[in-house]
Parts: sequence; C-alpha cells; structure tokens
Amino acid sequence: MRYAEVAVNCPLRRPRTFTYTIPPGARLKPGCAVWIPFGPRVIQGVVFGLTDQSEIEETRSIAEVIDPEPLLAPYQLELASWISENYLSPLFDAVALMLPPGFEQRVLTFFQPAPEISEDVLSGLPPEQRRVLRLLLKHGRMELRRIKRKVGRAESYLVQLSRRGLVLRSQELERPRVGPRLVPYLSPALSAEQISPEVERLRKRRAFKQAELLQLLLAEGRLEASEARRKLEVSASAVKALERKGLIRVERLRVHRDPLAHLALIPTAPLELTSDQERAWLPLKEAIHRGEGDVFLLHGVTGSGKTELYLRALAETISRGRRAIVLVPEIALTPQTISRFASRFPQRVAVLHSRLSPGEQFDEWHRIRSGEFDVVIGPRSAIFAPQPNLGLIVIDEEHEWTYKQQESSPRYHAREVALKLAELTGSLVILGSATPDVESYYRARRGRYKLLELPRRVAVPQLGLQPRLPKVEIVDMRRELKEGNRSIFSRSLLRELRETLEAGEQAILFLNRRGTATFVQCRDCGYVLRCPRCEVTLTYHAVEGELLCHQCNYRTSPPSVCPRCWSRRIKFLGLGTQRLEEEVRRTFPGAQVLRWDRDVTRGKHSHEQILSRFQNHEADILIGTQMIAKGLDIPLVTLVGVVSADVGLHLPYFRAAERTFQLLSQVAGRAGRGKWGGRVIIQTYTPEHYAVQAAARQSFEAFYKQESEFRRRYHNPPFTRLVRLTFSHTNQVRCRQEAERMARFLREERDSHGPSDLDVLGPAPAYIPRIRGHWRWHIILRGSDPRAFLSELSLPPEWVVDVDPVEV
DNA sequence: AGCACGCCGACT
DNA sequence: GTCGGCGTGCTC
Repeated sequence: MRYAEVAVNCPLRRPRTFTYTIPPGARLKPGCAVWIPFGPRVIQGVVFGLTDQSEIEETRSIAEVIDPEPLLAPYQLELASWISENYLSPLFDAVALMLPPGFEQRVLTFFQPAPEISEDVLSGLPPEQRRVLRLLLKHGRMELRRIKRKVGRAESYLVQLSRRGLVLRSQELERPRVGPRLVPYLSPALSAEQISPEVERLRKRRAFKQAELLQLLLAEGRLEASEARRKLEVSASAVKALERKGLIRVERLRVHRDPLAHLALIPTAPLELTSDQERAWLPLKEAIHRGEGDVFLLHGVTGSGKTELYLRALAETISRGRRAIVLVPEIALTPQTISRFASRFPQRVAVLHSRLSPGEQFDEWHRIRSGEFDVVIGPRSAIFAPQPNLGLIVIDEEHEWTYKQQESSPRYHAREVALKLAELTGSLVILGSATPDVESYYRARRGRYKLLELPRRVAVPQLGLQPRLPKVEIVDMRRELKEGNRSIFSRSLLRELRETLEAGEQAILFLNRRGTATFVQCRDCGYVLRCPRCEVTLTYHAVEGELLCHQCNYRTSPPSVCPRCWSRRIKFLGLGTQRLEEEVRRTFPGAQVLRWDRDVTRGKHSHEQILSRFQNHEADILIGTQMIAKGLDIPLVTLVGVVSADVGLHLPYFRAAERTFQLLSQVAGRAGRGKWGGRVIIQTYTPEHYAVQAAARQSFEAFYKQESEFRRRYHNPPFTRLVRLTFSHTNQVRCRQEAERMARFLREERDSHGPSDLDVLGPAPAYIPRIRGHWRWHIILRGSDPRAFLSELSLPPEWVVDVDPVEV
C-alpha cells in the first residue's frame, strides 16, 4: 500500500480525510496515529484506510508514525465516521472521543523580540504593533495564545512585525499532559547468600541504616522505595549508596492510580428474583445466549429492581467471555452506585469519571484496553471506553438528557452512539428507565426495541414490608388563592410539613428553578399563553415588553385580561430556590434547612457532603432543584413537596411536558422508600394537565398516550427529526441580521432542491438570548431528515449545528 | 489554526 | 496609483 487516508486534527467543515504517501519502510495499519504536514505546520492525524491509488496528484508524506500498533480498532473508526456524518461534526472531533486521555498534542507558536530593538524603531511603528512589541520586550518569549489574551487581533500585528524582522517565531510541541506513573521500587541485586555477609560488613563500617535497609529488602524481596524509607527512616543518600555499591537495584515500575482504592467492597451474591423480574430476565438471558445485538427497553417503576437485572445480564455476559459498558447519569455516579456494581464483580469493574485526575483516566483507559476489566462504568463519555470483546451495553436512566453532549462538537447522544456501537460489535443493549424517553418508547412500540416491564416495587425483606408507591395529592393553587391563601405554601403542604417535623421525620421540597424566566399565567383559571403556531409557551421579555415564541419568533403584546376566562389576574411567574429557602426559614424557624442546587455544590465533594449531612439527619428539610430528584435514597424522608409543578411545565419548549412528567415521577419516587411510607404533595395552577395527572398516578402509559398524540399533531419528534442552528455575536443587531440571512438562504435552498417536508422555523432569539455578552439566535430545521439536507450545504463556521437537540 | 488571495478606503 | 485593513477559502 502506498497511500494512507488520514483524518487530520484541524477544524474542517466537512467530515473528510486527506491522502498522504506512506514513507518507505513504515509499518502502518488503519487506526494508527501519525504526525502529518498540513499546510504550513505539522499536526496529528489518525489513519482511516490504506490504498494503492490516490485521487490527488501530489501527495505529501506522513512525517512520523507515532505508534505502529493501531490506537483504534476498525469498529472504532467506523463508529467515528458514523458520528461525524450523523452529527455533522469534523471527523477528527469524533476520533478524539476515543483516543487515550491526554493523547492530543498541539503545536504551539511562540514569538520573541528580535535582538537590539531601539526606541527609534519602536516610535516609528503603528501604535498597535508598538503595543505588541513592547509586551514581548517586557515578557520575552511568549506563546501566541497568551499574547492574544492580552491584545485582541494580535495575530495580524505579529505577522507585520515578523515581516519587518522585529519578532522571531518558533514552534514547539505541547507537553504531553499525562503519561504512565512510574514509582521507584527497591530490591536486592544479589542472592541471599551473597547479601548476608554484606549486611555484617556494613554494620562494621557503622553504616547502620544501610545495613537495616538491606536486611529489610532481603526479607521482603521488593519494596516501594518511599515505603521502605518511611518504615526505617532512612534517607535517600543511604539508598543511593547501596545502589552505587551494587547491592540493591532501583527499578521504576509502572503503578496504576486506582479510583476505587478508597471503597471498602464486600462481595455480594445475586438476589432472588421476583416473579416480575423473572419474567423480564428470561428473554434477556436467551438474547445473551444467542449473542445477537438485540435492544431491550426495560421499563420499571422506581424501586422495581432494574439494577438486579443489569447485574444478572452482566454476569451472564461475562460468563460467556464478553465484556460490558454501563452508562449512568453523571449525577448518579456516586460511591453508592459504584459499590453496587463493584461489589458484585470485585476487582473487575473500572470507573471512568470526569472528576478522575488526568493520570487516573490515563491508567484506567490503558487497563481497560488490555482487557483487565469485565465492566466499565461511567457517564456519557464512557461509551467510548476501549472495552475489548464488547457484548453488553447497559444505559441506566436512558431518558436522561445528560446523555446528549451539548456544549462541544460532536454533539452526540450516548444512547444513539451505543445503538450504533452495539450494531458494529454485535452487542446486546439494555435501556432502563422508570420514565422512558418518549422516543425510546415509541421505538419499542414499533418493534425496534423489545419491551420489558417491571410494574411493581420489590419488597425490602429487611423491613419486612411490602413497599407501596407513595400517596400523591395534587393541590390546586387557584383554589388556595380564591380562598385567601397568598402564600407559596398551600394549606395541605403547611400541615404536612408541620406534622413531619413534629414526628421527627424529614421532608424534601422540590422546585425546578430554571423557571426564573417568566411565562404568563392566569391565576384564576391557570391558562398559560402559548404560541398559536408551535404550541410552545410564550416568554415575557421585559426589555421589549413583548411575549415571544422561542421557536418561531412569533411576537405579541401581553394581554391585560385572560383570553380564556377574562380575569384581570394575569401574572408573570418566576420563583427561585433562594426565595423558597427564605420562606421556609420564616415559616418554620425551628427547623434545620439545607439547600441543594448548583449554587451551593460548586466543590468537588459537596454533593456527597450535603447528601450525607441530610442522611445523618443534620437537617429536617432539604430544598433543591432537579438534582434531588435523582438517586436519592433516604428512608426517613416521608414527605415530598413540589412547590410549583408549573415552572418546568411551561418552559418554552416542546419537551417541557415530558421533562415535567419525568421529574415529578422521580421526585415522587423519593418518598416512602423506608418503612414509614410516604406522601407527595404537588402544588400547581394547572392540576388538570396530563403530565401532572399522570405523574401523580405514576402512570407512564397515560402520559405517553397523550404526549405522543401531541407530538404527532404538532410534527415534533419522534414523528420528525430536528436540527438546531445557533449563531452568537456580541452585537445584537448583527446577530439577528445574520440569523435572518441564514434563514432566507435555507428557505431558498429548500425551495430549489430540498425536500418538501422540511420546515425552516425561525430565526428566533434563543431561550437564554444572551450568554457572557454574546447574543444568540437560532433556527430550527424540522423534517424527516433535516440532517441530510444540511450536510449538502456549507455553513459559515460560526454557526453551531446540533442534530437532534434535546434543549432549546 | 495559519496563510494566501482578493476586494475596498486612506495615503504618497 | 499603492499600502494595508479584513472577509473568504484551502490545506492531501
């Protein structure tokens, strides 16, 4: 083979490779990492394929093969291509997801002032160039990015300065951020018979420390240098002396940084299955034995024992010689969860976690690749763990939106990637949830997934009780208001809170704070203003004094009377956790209150700290946002109050009802996990809303029926697919103009040769129209395959493309 | 990311 | 006319 097709580490518009000549004698396979010349510099690339023919007349040669052993397996290359095409991202971005942590290295550019620059030369320069040069004279050699941080547009000035010969440029490779950790170990260099007399000889020469150390090593064989020195309190010079005399050997051995080291694991045995679990287990077991890539949707209410089925499936997969990946939401990656898996398969579980140190990530990656672990557990990105001989992928809480990467390219969904990965490796997939994604459930209904149901909670034998689902009460806040209660607590919630505190039990108050943005609601009939075209909630913008649709940019002025009941009590709503905390403290001065939201959980372990404080009953009431809805298991909690179900319900967004249903179901599931049973109170101005009703009855079926009907009627997923295009700019007017120009362009393209079923919605300001000084506008493409339409076009690089967005 | 190319306004 | 600003496009 003469040519290599290489994906290059450069932000390119289209997913594509470049053709390079293979240097004579180089050993190269697909999946190898290489250094390649690209334009004026040398960058990293990954070989995708080898060919004998080049479509390009003049090809350049690969500069260096980083490792003749492939870094990526063929199935990983295929997965990267798929991600790049499906999410319209550069090919290398997709490849980068699978590379070992810290592998990427960039070339850094440095500038330094030329020697002997006089004041005359400086004063003859344009002011900007003079500023840059003075900066360099002050600091000496500087990295380009650092210069750019101090002086905007520094690049062009530097080019001019370098043309005048006033600055010199040089390039250097970025230092690798991580590598294997090597630790010195000591061992005797000679046999025991040879060493024993040496110990005596050292004593005679009054080298007592050396003698002691030598004797210890003779007894222990090999010891970590730092441990030996700590034990005997010997200095480094004693070690050096022994090494010099040829009596001991110092080796630098590779050690693994183990993130599970601090967990005390007690091996556990499989639990006995309930009849429901048994029914779900049979088809799973059969599928694992068949070894084909089936996909199962495991729909089970909270506490129905889904995890036990995951553990069984893992054991069965391992017994057939294959390995597994388990995805859990980032927030659920607690010692509690990890122990659950790690203690069933002691020493066979690896954890990947963004909070691991780069070194730990590096070690885990390499150990995983060499097949040391049967199970890899981690958040979204763990789907890219280089697990050899993969046979099973479990995605717990599959409806969680954190499985979608939003911030950076590629904006992939781990569930969709998992399905593709399973297809490529012939793996089984289990998607588990108490409240499946509407899209997943739709697929299960259509037969694409096999549906397994666990409709009942599992008994907890230690408590000797059959657990019940909590009793849920919906409180109509309109009636509270009519009957003169203007507080944010209904009379029911107040009474229940008081009783809970008196009984020495704990309560959780839940408020989805994202609703500080204001929707408009009638306090008498609960009516919320919505866009007549999109059915999306209208948002009030104080600056313009207008109501606005964040999907299609429909605008209208706020009405003074309710369009449904003619009431004048139209209110702009918004209430945060901070305000709630104040209210609780005022109403219950004797109670200990803890707040748990993003503002108070900045630190590394603050999640666990707050949680353990609450678990230890250091507080009576926990106030929190959606964070508290997940994975919290506190037996003493007997009351859960949802302060306002409306906040999430009326986000300007077609998934608002789904999210609210999921959150309310999860929150309700928090109550009554102990033997005292539980109560849930949901306060709302729209008690008749199907999401609230279905959540109160813990009926996913009821919710799905209504929701899928709405989705069909308003042409939303899963009946269509969406692509979101976002543009941001510091100048509000230019941002809007560019968005309008793009929308015009897209409509023209659609009309001339695009599919007729494609809707171009917007442009409209994004829900949060301004972030860090940048205004944001977006356009939504909706149709059967908007991605295909867009892949034919070339957009300016400032436009951010999000295929199948989960949030708008 | 960098660099070339090409198109417009302030100068010799 | 030319120098130099930056918007656009390409890099095997």
